[in-house]
Amino acid sequence: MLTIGKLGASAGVKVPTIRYYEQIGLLPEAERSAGNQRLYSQKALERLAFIRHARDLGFTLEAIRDLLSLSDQPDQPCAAADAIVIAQLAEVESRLARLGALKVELQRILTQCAGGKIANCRVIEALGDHSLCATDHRYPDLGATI
Amino acid sequence: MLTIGKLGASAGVKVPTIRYYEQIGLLPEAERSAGNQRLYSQKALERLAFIRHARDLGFTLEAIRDLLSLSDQPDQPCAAADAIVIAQLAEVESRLARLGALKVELQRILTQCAGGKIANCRVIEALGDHSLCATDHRYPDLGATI
DNA sequence: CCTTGAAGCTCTAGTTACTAGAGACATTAG
DNA sequence: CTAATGTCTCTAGTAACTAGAGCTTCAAGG
Repeated sequence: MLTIGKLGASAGVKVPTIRYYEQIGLLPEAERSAGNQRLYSQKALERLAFIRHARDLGFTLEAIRDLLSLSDQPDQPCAAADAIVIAQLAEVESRLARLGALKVELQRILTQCAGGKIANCRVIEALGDHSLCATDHRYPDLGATI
Repeated sequence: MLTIGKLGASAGVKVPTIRYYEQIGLLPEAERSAGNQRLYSQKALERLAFIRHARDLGFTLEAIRDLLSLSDQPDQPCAAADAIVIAQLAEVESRLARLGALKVELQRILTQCAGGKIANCRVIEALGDHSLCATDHRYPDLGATI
């Protein structure tokens, strides 16, 4: 049995984060020692490692919740799990495209600057006037991760 | 003079967002009509368009606050403005690199799945075990935009 | 056995950049 | 004049944690 500190170190997750995951029901309530401290099994470590890895891959906690509940039902077809991963891949690809456009635009803005005073700074001007943009990088705002 | 609705429509910013910007001091307090409604000048529209554009480019409100205060001091050298844009470009590039790695990893996970049952699903397994990863995509967590 | 320092506990509140909703007042079109 | 739309203030909620206060428990050294 692991204390919360050991568990966190093993999985690469901070201690308050583990308590947070328990609070929102992503991890089951931990067993407690005589002195009321949380104790974790190897299975709990696997579950936490799964969460950590999925977070690293940019999945939301909500998606992870779904993946975890799927993994608890081994006889279900895995199309549902696939779908979640496919959606995440689409999200990542769309974010890549947007960021690529932003990069180009920021580079373009920077080349405008000859290093003078703010008064004739092309950087500020370029930021102010969208019509100076080479590309259209206006997108509906998506709440974003990574 | 524009009402808040017209201003929002012109700049592509929602009405509550404008009030929020005023509340946090990013926009100055607006003039009011006899009936206490906010009224905006053309200058206010320009300032809001600047904010909107910079947000589109992924700048934080804090960075935008700095850019705005710089643009109010026309005789300062524009190196400070450049630095903010350069930092943002670096941020975008780092995020691009990470997302690229994530994309590869997600694709790899998906190719593992033969479409069976969860019990022998490689997708769930690949998510659970980081050591199955081709690349190391563990990065310190950065609060992220776009 | 006792002490001390690290690790654990609960609870509240803060972060970013908004968004949603309630209930009241203002303005405008027909 | 009325009805519909717009605007007002205020509070609270979102995601995914993080920080801090004030307390208790544990493990190791003397």
